[in-house]
Amino acid sequence: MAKSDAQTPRERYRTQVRAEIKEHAWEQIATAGASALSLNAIAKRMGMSGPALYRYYAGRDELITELIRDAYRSLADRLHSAFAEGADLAVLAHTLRAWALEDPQRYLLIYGTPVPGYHAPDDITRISSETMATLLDACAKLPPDSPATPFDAHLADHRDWADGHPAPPAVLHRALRFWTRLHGVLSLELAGHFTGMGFDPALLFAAELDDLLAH
Amino acid sequence: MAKSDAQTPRERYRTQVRAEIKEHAWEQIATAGASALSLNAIAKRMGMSGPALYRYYAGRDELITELIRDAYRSLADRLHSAFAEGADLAVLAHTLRAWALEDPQRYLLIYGTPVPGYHAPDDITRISSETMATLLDACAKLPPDSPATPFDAHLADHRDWADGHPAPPAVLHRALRFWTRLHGVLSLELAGHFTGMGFDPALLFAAELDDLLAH
DNA sequence: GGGCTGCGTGATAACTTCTAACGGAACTTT
DNA sequence: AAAGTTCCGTTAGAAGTTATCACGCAGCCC
Repeated sequence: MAKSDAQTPRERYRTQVRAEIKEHAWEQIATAGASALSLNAIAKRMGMSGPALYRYYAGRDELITELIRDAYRSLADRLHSAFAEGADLAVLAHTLRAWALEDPQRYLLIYGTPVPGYHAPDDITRISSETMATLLDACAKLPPDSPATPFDAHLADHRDWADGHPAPPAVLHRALRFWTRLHGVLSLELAGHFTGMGFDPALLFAAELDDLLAH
Repeated sequence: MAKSDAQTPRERYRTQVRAEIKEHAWEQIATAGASALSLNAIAKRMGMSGPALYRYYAGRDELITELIRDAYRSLADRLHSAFAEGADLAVLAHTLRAWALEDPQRYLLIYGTPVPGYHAPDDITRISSETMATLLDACAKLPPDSPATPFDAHLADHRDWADGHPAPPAVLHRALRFWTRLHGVLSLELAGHFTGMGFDPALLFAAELDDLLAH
């Protein structure tokens, strides 16, 4: 707290403007999607003209990367704090869904269609693995009841992604199941593929969650 | 076969050029993503200059809509013909995965992040429900073994999306499970979220399929 | 208070989609 | 076969976009 608090007025202003830019960017993404994000439009809404934004972000890519980083950070924090407060897998699942519905485009920015050329910086994948770690912790708390599958054996030999987590292969498998199944329901719901089908997406989500927990 | 074959030379040429445009568009989408689709670039690659494309497509949106339609059509045909040749749910699932891996961006164009403002024309949703119909047919062939869930009861009252299909609620539920779970694994794989994790996505897909069939 | 740092501006370049007006080629009709 | 019509591809241009540059001025630091 010695240096980081001692921001010069210029640094204060800079971080504040950067935050304001991101705020407008999120607003724009929520209404028109990430691909329609326009630096010009953001600048005009903030009262400045065009190239001024380049003082704060090197370009569109850097801004989007920062938004992706923030999204990962937000999700990781939300899940981690929920788990720290004693949430089990069911509560974590609903926490995830609530976070996703809060801002669908934010979820889709992380888990939606990627830009083919784009590669996330290392620190982003590190945040992502934080989320995976809490998921693994939560899965490890459940009693082991599922019989070993061939895929479990495969995971025993390919567990680098667990990043040193001591969970047995069955738990790794359970975590992957949670991730992929919840994402399956959630992403289709957020993409609007359930609209007009008549049923309640929340109930389908709950049904999948029941299946996962009953396993 | 009286009139539809009797294309005037101009109609022939027109449909051929439209097809060629789409071909270049797919190529471009596969390498740079749908958001980077440039009419100008397509025109230049075809040896014509810019605005000539507007003779064939009213604009970027119409071209993309047609690509989406083709993608839905391709998937519906692939699954339908597989089912007609006797494929069961397991084969259908692998047919889906093979189709998706053939051109990941084509799958993501359908099931990936949607443009917030965009609404698909009616004929596209009709093609989509064709796919759902074959999935329901395949699910109906399996012996009913799963106990009724609360969500089944909900589906009994919200089955408009089945479009008159006579399958019982448990089968509807099974179809939704197939759809969401396979999409969950597949979309994460195609989006590259498994790269660097070490395990084989094909085995995870197979494990999920086993789970679905063992239910 | 003087001097350096850095912010915001307008001008430019190279893109994009998309409209409009024109010339010419190809097909249709007489 | 010749005239007429339709439709294609062109160039020119408007309104956007991202991004770079040089300039002026304000604010911060010493």
